[in-house]
Amino acid sequence: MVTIYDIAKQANVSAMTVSRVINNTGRISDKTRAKVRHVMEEMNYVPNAMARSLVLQKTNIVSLLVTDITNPFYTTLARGAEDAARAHGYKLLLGNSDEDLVKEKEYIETILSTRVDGVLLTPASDNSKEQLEALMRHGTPFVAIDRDVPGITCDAVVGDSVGGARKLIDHLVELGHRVIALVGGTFDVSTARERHDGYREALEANGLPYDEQLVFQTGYRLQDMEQAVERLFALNPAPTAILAGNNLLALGLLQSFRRRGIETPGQMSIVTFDSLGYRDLIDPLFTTAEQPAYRFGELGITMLIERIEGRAEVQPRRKVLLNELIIGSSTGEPQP
Amino acid sequence: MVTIYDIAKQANVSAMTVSRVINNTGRISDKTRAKVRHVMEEMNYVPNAMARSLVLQKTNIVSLLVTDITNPFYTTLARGAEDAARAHGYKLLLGNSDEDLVKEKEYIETILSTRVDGVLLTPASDNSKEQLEALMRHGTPFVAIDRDVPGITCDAVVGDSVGGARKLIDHLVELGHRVIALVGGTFDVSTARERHDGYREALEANGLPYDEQLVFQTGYRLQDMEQAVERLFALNPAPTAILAGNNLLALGLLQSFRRRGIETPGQMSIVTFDSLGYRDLIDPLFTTAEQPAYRFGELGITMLIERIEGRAEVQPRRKVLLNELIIGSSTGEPQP
DNA sequence: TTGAAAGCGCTACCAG
DNA sequence: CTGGTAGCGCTTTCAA
Repeated sequence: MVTIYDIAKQANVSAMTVSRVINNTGRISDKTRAKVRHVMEEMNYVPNAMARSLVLQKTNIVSLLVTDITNPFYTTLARGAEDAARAHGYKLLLGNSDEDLVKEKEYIETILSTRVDGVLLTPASDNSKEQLEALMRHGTPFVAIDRDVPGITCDAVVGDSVGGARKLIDHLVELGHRVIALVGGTFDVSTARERHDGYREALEANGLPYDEQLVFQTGYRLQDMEQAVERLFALNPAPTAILAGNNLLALGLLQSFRRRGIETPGQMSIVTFDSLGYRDLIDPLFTTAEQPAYRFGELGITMLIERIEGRAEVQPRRKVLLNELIIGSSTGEPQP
Repeated sequence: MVTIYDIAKQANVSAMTVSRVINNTGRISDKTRAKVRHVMEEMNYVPNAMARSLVLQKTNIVSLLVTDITNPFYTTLARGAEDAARAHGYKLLLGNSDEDLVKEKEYIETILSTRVDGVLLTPASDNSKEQLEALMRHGTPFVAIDRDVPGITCDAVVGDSVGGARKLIDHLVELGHRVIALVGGTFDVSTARERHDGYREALEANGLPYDEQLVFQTGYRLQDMEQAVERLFALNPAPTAILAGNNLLALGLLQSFRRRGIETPGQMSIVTFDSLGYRDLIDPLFTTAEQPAYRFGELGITMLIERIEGRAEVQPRRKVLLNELIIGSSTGEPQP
C-alpha cells in the first residue's frame, strides 16, 4: 500500500509536506505542491482514512440504524439520510435491527467500536433505553428518529402520531363508522402508543365509546396478526373499520381479509400511516396519514451533524414533522 | 476514551495481556483473564476497531454500492447482502450511486480511502470500467452484481437477462401478439443490452421480424420515457405489447398509458423484469421475469468474502441466477 | 517554507 | 503464562 512516505521519498520532500499538500494546511510553495500532487497522481495515492481518524479522533462516518430496511418508509428515510450525509461530507454506515433488541445491541457495539462520529437510529422499543445509555456513556452523539424512548432526553425527529390518528379516525367517523378497531404495534413502541392515544382521543371527541375489546396489540410482524383478525370478527357488534398501526400491518390486514373473502372498503375500511409507494398502482390505495419520510432522514442527519460539530444548542432538540391525510380507496361508508 | 492501557493499569497487567484477553489468543491464566474481563466491564471498554484495522490491515467492512436504493430489487438485494455480511462478521457500508458515474466515482474514492476489505457493486454502466480498474489497481477485491462490464473480468453475480427476455416474448407471442416493442434502458448497461438480445432472439425464433423502429433506448429514469411513448403510438402497425427494461420503466409506461386512457392489458400488454413487491396489492400485477433479489445480495457477499479470505479459486467466478416467469394481469390477448 | 519527533490505540514478534 | 518493543499511516507540535 502506498503511504505518504512513499510519496515523500519519490518527491524528495518530507512526509509532513505531503500531509500538508493533502490537507491544504500550512504554507507550501507552488512548486513543491505541484510536484507532490504529481507524484500522488502517478502513484495512485489514496489517503488512509483510518490512520487519519486514529490521530484526529474523527471518522466522518455516521451510522443509520433502522428497524426494517424493506419498509418503504425507512428506505425513503435512508435515502434522505444518505443525501444529507453526503452533502455534509460524511459517510453512512447502514444497519438493520429488524425490530430485534439483540441485533440492535450488537449493532450499537459495532458502532461504538467503529468510533463513528454519530448515530441516527430508530429505537426498536422502549427497551432500547439501555443501548441509548451506552451511547451516552461513550459520548457518542445520536438522534432518535421516528420513535421516542421514555426516560431518555435526546435530540429527536418524530412524527405527529397523535394528530395523525385523530385525523384518520375523524375521517372514518365522518364516513359514518361507529365501531372502529385498532390493530397496532405493541405498546412498548412510542408510535404505537401515541397512535393509540390519538385513536382514543378522537373517539371521545366524537362522542364514541372507547372499548378495550377493539384494541389489538400485535407485533409489527405480519404473522402475529392472524389471531387478532380471528377475534376481530367474533366481536359483537363487529367493527366496520380499522386503524392499522403502520403500513405493513395495513397490508397484512388487507391480505388476511382477502383470504377470508372480506372486501375493502365494502365490508371493512382500513386507514393507516405512511404508504407503500406506487401510489398509482396499489389497489386499494390506503387512506393514510403520510409522513415526510425523506425529510425524517434529511433532518435527522442534519441535526446529528450539527450536534457532532458543536453547532447545536446544548439543550436536546425535538422536532415534530407533521403528516398529511391522503384519502385513498381503502375507506368508504359502512355497509348497512 | 478508555484504551487497553487504562484496562491494563487498573488490572495490574500489561497491555499485551489485555489484548490477548480481548482476542482470545495465547495462553492466559483463568484468574488473569477473569480480572481483565471484570475491569473491561467495569470501565465500559469497547475496542477501537480503527486502531485494530490499522495494524491488522483488515477492516472487516465490506461496501455495497447500488444504483438505486429506492428500487425494491436493490432493497431486497441489500437485505440479502446485509444478512450475509453479518453472518460472516462483516459490517456493511452502503452507498447509492443513483446511476451516476460521478457519484459512483466519489464513492469508490471513499471506499478506497476507508480501506474496506471488499466491494459489492452494481456498475452504473459500461463506463464504470475505470472505477473497477481503480479497485483492481489497489488490490481491493470486488464482485460485480446484476451487471457486467465489458473488458473487466471479475467475480460476478448476474441474472439471465437473455433467457428472461425470451420467456417474456414467448409468452406474449403465445397470447397472439405479433408487434412487440422494447422500451429498455440505454445499451451501455449490460442488462439492457442482453434483454434486447433476448428480445431479438425470441422474435426470430418465433418467426417474427425484428424491427428497429420498435426498439426504444431510454434512460432508466421515468421522465426520459414520454417521448418514447409518443413515438410508440405513431407507429404503423402499432405494437400491442411492450417489453419494459426493468420494473420502474414498466411502472412509468403504465402510468403514461393511464394518462392517455390506454388500458393495460386491453390495449397494451406489458412485461418486464423483477417486481415492485406487494404482489397481492398491485393492479395490474406485472407479468415479469422475476429474479431472486435477496439471493443476489447473499451470494454476492458470500463470493466476496470467500475472495477476501483467500478461499476462492484464483479464476474469477461468474454465477448466473435464473429468473422465474410470473404471469400477472398486465398481459392478455391483443385486441382485434 | 520545510522537517523531525512523538503519539493516536492496537497487535505481531521476540524475550523471559 | 506474561511483558517489552516496534510499527501500522497519519497529523500535531515544535524547531529550523
